[in-house]
Amino acid sequence: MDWSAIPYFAGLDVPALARVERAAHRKRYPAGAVIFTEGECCAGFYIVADGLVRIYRVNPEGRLHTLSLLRSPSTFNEVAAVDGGANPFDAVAVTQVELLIIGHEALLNLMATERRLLTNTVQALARLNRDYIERLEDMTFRTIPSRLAKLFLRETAYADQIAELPSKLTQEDMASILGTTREVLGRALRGLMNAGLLRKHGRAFVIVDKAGLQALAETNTLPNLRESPKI
Amino acid sequence: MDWSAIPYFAGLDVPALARVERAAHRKRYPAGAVIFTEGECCAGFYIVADGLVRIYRVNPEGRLHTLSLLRSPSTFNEVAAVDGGANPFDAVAVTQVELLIIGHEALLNLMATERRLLTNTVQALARLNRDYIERLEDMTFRTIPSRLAKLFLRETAYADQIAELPSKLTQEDMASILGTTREVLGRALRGLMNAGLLRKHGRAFVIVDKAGLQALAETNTLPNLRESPKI
DNA sequence: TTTCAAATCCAACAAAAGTCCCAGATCATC
DNA sequence: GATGATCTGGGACTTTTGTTGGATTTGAAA
Repeated sequence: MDWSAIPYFAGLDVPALARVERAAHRKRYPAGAVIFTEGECCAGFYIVADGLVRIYRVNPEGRLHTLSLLRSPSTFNEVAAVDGGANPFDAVAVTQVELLIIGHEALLNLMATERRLLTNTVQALARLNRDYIERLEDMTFRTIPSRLAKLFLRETAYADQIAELPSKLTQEDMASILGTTREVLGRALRGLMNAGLLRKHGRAFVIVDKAGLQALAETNTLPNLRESPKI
Repeated sequence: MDWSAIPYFAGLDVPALARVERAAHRKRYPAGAVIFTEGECCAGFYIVADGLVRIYRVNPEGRLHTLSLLRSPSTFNEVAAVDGGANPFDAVAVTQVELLIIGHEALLNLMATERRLLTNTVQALARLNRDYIERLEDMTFRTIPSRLAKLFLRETAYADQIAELPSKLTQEDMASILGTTREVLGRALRGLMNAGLLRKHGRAFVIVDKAGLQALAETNTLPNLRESPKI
């Protein structure tokens, strides 16, 4: 585990890191296992040591919204770990994963003695907040093709929260990241292909026209289709 | 100013509060004045001493999304104040307002000496985060009638962020809180009225069937309309 | 290679949300 | 109590998104 790669522990001295390490316990989950569920009480602070973790919410009708897909130097559930409240989302192991967990109380104790951990946490929470504001605005204002362009460009929130290149995701996964359904996402992909922004490479899509994607991500509308007849 | 009503300053001793007070400067804005704009550099930490402040985002087409409507014991722009980055949204004075402002550097200095301010900030940011996650899920999953029901019920995020009873808001305001347009919001209001969940009282709407609203907020679909013919 | 499950493609349709537009109502105020 | 400005009501229409269902492709395992 490279602790220095995790913003929360940056700048801690060796004895402090040792204390952190003692407070954390290691846990493995097989692929597909539930790590914790929304509403359950404060599962604690999680660090991804190995593997891929999906953070998501489910609506009453059963549709998924994937908030994050996280790999190794990432952390999750900081909010519940810090305030001791219910977990704000579900977490499952996508692949086999290895996690380090620091309980709510233990984390508060560490923060009580390590000022640096406290200031790091403030900065990290601020960052998280920015990401959520951005995702919120995407959902209120942007069409699905526009969100899809942002996902391919891996802009801020999507780069922070989605540790997987879109070309490696299934359409189902992309749909759940963008908060829509597989069919709609497929349409959007075909749209971007017809517009000459993406090209298919095997099953995956690759970027052809980055500037075009950028325009779509900003203006929310597709520029004229490639094969639109010139009169 | 009652500092103890503000979670950030809860539990600070008198000399510490005095230091906070010296770091803050007071500023008044007339109704309609711009307080700061999205993207500008770190306007600092704001405390509403008097009046009503609107926090919002604008999309390229000019539509508004009102994130918060804040009155006296509220604060805003904590994220930029803490990380020194660009303001994540716009802020305007709705009525005449009086604000207390603590700059980025000054806030960091205060947090460096006042551990309690630091721990309070962690808790407050966690709370904010929960609110944004909730709003995000509302936007991805809930229909507008369902969001409207939540607004009337003043559930969590809406109660925290919207310091105004829905019955006192214009339809334009409600629309911008829920991320839609006035016309669509009007339709939704009429829908809830026809379903017997709300009643009109002058220009405002009042709750008739709280349980019905609750059901709508949770299930995302209108229960059968009142006047649906019973066969 | 065969076989099966998962992933994808796509068309047709339904529903929700957004847009346009104009007629009335209501309110402050002169 | 006349007069704008703001707010509301609501119809008609478009666009976007969601849904359904079936046809195909693909990749990994048997």
